[in-house]
Amino acid sequence: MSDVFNALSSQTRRQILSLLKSRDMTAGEIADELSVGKSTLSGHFNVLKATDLVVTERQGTTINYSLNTSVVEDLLAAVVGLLSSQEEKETKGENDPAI
Amino acid sequence: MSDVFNALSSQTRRQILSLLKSRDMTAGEIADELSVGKSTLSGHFNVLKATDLVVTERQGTTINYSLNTSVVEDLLAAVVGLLSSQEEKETKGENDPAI
DNA sequence: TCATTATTTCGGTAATTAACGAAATACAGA
DNA sequence: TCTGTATTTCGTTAATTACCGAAATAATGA
Repeated sequence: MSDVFNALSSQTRRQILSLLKSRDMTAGEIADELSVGKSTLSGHFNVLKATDLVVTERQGTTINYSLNTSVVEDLLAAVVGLLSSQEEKETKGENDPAI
Repeated sequence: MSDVFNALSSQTRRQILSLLKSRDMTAGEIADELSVGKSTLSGHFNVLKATDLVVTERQGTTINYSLNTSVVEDLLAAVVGLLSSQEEKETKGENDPAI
């Protein structure tokens, strides 16, 4: 999970994931959208693949990248974890401030 | 939001937040829990403060750190955003796989 | 096999970051 | 004002990272 936060700490990598939200794309298509060299992007792809945030599938000469939503769901649980165990702290009555 | 992911990309900073989940702590108390120099921790505190992930309040010679849950909630929304806009993608019937 | 297209690896540079200890600052109390 | 405690700032070093272009690899089709 440590690595997932690290992967998301890069603006460029978040842009890649954002592109993949709407549809699967090849490395080249992603490169056309972002103003970053292809070799640099390849490095970002490696980081995203290492965390399983993206999954690849080769189709002939191109490689298709797609978002792996299950890892994002795990991330979601980790962020929720940052909020849990709050019950033991004093609650000054600020719960549900307005409906 | 970019900065929040960056703040969370550090293991040490996540440890700090984890400690603050259960109760507010002073810089010194946090330093006692983690095996990192106080000056190093001070740098981490600056990062966490810059993103509003923690809030400080001086009490005499000590400074109390507390978790700012509202920023975590914003983060939660951002992670959910990584999942949204998925509706337009083909769904191969894998929704609600069980139940 | 050769040429073409797509992608990655390699080598190098500049910027950022975490870490440390020492010195500086902030506050409380004698 | 002086002392002690708490925390931050400063100066430095080592490690990591993003970036680029050139070269290498992979796959296709002629």
